[in-house]
Amino acid sequence: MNNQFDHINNSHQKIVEVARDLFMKMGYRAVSTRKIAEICGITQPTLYHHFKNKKALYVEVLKTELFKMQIALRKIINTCSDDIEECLFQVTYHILINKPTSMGQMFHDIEKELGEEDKKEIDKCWIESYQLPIASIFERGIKEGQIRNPVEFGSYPIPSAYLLLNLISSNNREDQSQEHIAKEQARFYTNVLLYGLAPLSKEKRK
Amino acid sequence: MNNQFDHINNSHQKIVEVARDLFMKMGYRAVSTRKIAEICGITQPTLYHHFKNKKALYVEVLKTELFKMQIALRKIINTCSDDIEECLFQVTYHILINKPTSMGQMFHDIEKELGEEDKKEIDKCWIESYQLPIASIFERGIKEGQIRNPVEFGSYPIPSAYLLLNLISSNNREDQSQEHIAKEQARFYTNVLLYGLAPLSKEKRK
DNA sequence: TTTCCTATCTATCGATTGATAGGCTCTTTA
DNA sequence: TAAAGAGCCTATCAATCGATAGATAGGAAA
Repeated sequence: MNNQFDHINNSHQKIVEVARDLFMKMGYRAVSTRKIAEICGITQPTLYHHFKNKKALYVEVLKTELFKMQIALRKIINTCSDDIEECLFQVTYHILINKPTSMGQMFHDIEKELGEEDKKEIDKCWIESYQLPIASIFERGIKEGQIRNPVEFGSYPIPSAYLLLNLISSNNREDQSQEHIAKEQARFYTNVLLYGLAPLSKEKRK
Repeated sequence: MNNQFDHINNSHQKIVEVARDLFMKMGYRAVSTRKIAEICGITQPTLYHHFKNKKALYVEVLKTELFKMQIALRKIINTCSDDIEECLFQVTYHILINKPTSMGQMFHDIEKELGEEDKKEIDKCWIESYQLPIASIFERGIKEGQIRNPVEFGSYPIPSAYLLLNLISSNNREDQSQEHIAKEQARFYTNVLLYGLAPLSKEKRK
């Protein structure tokens, strides 16, 4: 009853999942349609029955990825919206665990490999999935006085969101963020972002 | 007298410069040897007279790039080593202005496109050019009490260096860091890194 | 049963890629 | 002046890429 229906969706879904892992790990250009098909256990032309072309597959991978992150972040933020520090920590930890292997690579591929219309669509998804949720934390923090005056310090919600995201993107050229390390790392990022590396005693604010 | 000597080095040097711009902007795989040759005004096989293969050219581009940064950062750090905030600002600003278009892409290419031995060599250059100089700032800051206790806060020199570097790498999906904005941006990064986004009044250190 | 559609296959195309072979033309050098 | 080599060229290779054409099998719908 649902075998044939599973069959229809199984290939499509599996292709997206396999392509997701490969694209995010190797980059768009480094992944051939043949490699994707091989891992899926199908031949390369079969891919073109499910997707118009390679680019369309990549776009679907991105949209799926971004949508999942959007759902997760909004849930986290709604759950622990009372404490900004805990909220930032939870968000940081979740992204650290679930983010693509190389976010820098992903951004580059979006920027350089996609067409203008695809890029615009993905940009919209990106803003809804990452920028707005995280910026909302800082917006609330500003209102409630837990974040410095944006006019004096430049700590507007959106720049602050990218501040955090750039910390997380982490091009660390040595340690791989293991799962048990991720928690410490998220705590470190959150602490630095909120309180800075300088001791509290010294005030040299200009 | 030096025409023929210029001729020898001119091509070699021009190839490296052109390749640098293309590789850093488009990524290793997205740049063909023909494209590099075309912009240099030579034919593609001529490239192979100057470099063993595409990978060797990329390695030379990286080493040149890293070496220039090493020289510049050490000079900056030696000049303004008395004030850690000013030192961090100068370093941040310089990297922000002179860094490759997409550092994330560069890291990815080093990791995925190079062989094991090349990777090790570039890693050594990277550490000498970025990691050690920046970490030395924090090391000094810790000794002089301008940086929090590493044991309590996790603010060890090397993780702190990567903290700053990740801020600078900036995957900002919107604003391009213009030259006049870069100064404000560097100031913002430095301020946040040292003093954090939270107001000074509230102490919720755990 | 017959028709149609979906999913897959084999075979192949044209384009592009990195790389090599071999020849030409200068300049340097012995 | 003759030999050597650097720098660049044309021509071309084998591999790989994304994509298409056309056939086949099997279930769904008529």
